[in-house]
Amino acid sequence: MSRGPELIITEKDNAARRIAAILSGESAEAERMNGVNVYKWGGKRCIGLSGHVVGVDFPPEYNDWRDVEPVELIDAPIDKHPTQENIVAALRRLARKAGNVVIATDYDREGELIGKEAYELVREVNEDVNVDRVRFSSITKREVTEAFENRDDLDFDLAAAGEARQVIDLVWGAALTRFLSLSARQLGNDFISVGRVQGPTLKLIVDREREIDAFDPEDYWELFADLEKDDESFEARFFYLDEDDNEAERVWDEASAMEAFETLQTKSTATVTSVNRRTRTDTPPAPFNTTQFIRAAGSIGYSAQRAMSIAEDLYTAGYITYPRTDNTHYPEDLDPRELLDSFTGTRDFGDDAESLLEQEDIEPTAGEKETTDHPPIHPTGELPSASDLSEDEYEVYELVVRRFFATVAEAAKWEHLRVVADVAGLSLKANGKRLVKEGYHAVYPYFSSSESFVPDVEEGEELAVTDTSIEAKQTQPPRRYGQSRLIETMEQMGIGTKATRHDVIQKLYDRGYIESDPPKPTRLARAVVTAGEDFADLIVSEEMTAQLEEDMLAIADGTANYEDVTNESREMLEQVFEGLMEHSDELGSQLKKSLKADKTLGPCPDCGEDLLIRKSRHGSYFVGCDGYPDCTYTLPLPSTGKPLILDEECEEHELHEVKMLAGRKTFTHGCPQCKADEADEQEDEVIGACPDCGEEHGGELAIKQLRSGSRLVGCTRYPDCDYSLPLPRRGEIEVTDEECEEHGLPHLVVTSGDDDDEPWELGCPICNYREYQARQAGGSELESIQGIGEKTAEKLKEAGIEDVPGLKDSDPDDIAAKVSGVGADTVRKWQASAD
DNA sequence: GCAAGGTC
Repeated sequence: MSRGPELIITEKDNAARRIAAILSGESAEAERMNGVNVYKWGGKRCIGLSGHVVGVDFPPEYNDWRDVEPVELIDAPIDKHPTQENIVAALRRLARKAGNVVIATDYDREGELIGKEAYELVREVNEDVNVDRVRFSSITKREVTEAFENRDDLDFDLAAAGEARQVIDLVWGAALTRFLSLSARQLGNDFISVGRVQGPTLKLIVDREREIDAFDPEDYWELFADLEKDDESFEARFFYLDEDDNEAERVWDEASAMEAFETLQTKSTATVTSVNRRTRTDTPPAPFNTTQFIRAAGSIGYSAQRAMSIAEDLYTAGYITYPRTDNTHYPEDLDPRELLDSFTGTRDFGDDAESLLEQEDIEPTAGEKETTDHPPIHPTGELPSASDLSEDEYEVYELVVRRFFATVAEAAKWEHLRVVADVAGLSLKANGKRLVKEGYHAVYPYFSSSESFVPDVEEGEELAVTDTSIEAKQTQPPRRYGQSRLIETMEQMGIGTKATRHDVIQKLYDRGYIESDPPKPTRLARAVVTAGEDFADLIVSEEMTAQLEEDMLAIADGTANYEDVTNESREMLEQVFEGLMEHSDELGSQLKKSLKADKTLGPCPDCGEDLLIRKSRHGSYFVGCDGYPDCTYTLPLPSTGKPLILDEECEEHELHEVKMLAGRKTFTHGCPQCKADEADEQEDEVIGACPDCGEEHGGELAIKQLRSGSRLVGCTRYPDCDYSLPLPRRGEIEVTDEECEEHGLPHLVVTSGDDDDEPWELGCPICNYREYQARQAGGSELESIQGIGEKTAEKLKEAGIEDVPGLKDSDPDDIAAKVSGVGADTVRKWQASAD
């Protein structure tokens, strides 16, 4: 009897393609089955999943949030169902005929679970087929071949550990999210979420904000002196020994600071009392894991989300390795010389690669963590040409290349020179540093290598004191977490994963818990964290993950089982709910109060109630009174962007200022009342005849200031004639004597009020608007959306999407089908951020 | 419509 083909199942298409190429000796051919790639050669088939293709959820009868008490979710049944129908269908078709199955998903816990999900789908249609498991940590010929020669079995205990995590996350997350949302009557889009990872992440941000709020600044003074030797001047700083004999520079008492300063001022020389020289080795950085990559990209201006999205594109295009990894050890069979060699002769990297190849020994650095999932992020050696990548993509690609260079470069050496001098019993110190061996800095310019100069001096030498100064300072509150610091801290706390941490931060933005960058928590966030601390401490604590990790280890090594762990977790949640239900009302009113505080601008001038930011039926924002319908006072807001209430308050109206968040077009609107008043006071300035209705009805064009803060050239017969041309929001608009020959309108000039800025010769407003529209039609408007670079905009244009309205009106699936490498979800994200 | 984890 002839056996069917062998079926190899990987976690993603990319891995399937590469494994098929290796095992087939490049002879595998791709076929489409249900829209899914199947690689085929000899008696083999290889298919890539898309991570989890089945999901866990409650049965449909639990869907209605109002019908089901949240507490009921704790013991509700949980189903598994296919979430990627086409892939599951293709897998079933292939499995039916398979003579042997090999699970080749990623070599980590989640990979084992994804493998088990595939195994179960296979078993549904093929009861008897043999199923093997292979494990490898990088898709190289040697590792893959070896893995297929040493086949193993699926580790069902490890997969069960992952299943326990799924269930516990779902039950806690769903039950608590529904409870909080219901208690504050926040259903629909604005529900109030909590979860094992977002909870502690949010608490981290809120705790820091609490520290900032509680911070009480202290005054202190610092003293400096300029010392000089042979016309070479350098700065030295006053210090003293505190009660613990530690060096201190801050003087906490004004009188002693002034006394020391006066002493310094009276003296013209300082005596060198000690000179210390030492050399320090500055070792090159470790290979990139996801967190360190995000951090480095952050330091050159990319948000975590943007950095990962670009890395994903570079990976899909084949230029860099898989961007989601914890590993900081290069695989053994990565040959640094071979990889360096692929860069020789290139314009941007050739010289550096060649100089690195001249080293006798090349020993790459390694970080602390070594894992089995994927290699650290490094260039593949396949080189993009400049036109293949957008500017941003190239910048990130260069970062990855240079990081690889740095990890195979030599250490740098610094010479430190520390000089201590005495002035009338007062100590001054200066620290100089010189880069004596450039080492990896030569190929990796992202770390500072700036030097500070201190001349060669000797003990006992007299130096001239040429200047002295005193600075009054205050201690500063701790800084807010930036996105990459947040991700690093999450990693240290052990919450989230390399693939999800940046998404979690995005989720906190989406839920209205944080705003701005670095993220600042809203009142709602504080209320949610406080509610968690009071009634469900685990959900805002990193302990929950630590405990879960411990339980998962136990399940994986067979000392605990899935049933016991999930049951125990459910019992704990029951306890939590007892406290919650008892305090449901006060909890709800606290949350409602904070939700309102997040929207409050200040007192209504008509009735004294609160003015709130509201959303109209058409989806635009405006300022309305909480006393509505008794009070109908309103103020308009600009039509672009999402309003953010700033801490700054207008003194005249006691209203908070408003900023409009709109990506690169973000701007500060200020006090909406002031803006409206300005518009009311501003007379319209007539500049010519209206081209639409001038002849027929005598309409005229005028420069108008609207109450929403925007300005335009519009017809005086508005609303009977709605002809209008846009004007910039900022700057003084001057009407010149020069006239446009074509339209008969005067040229306009915009001055910023800042003398350093060149005035903007806007010219004839009609010509200006035409040019603006032409630029838009060039497709560049699309690039204003996050995630769309030059290259993507080009692809969209080819698919017939010319501008933002065109993008918004299109069907995401339709675009995804036409544009390679773009999924429907991505399109939806673009559409959302275009609003 | 809830979570967190894969991946696009």
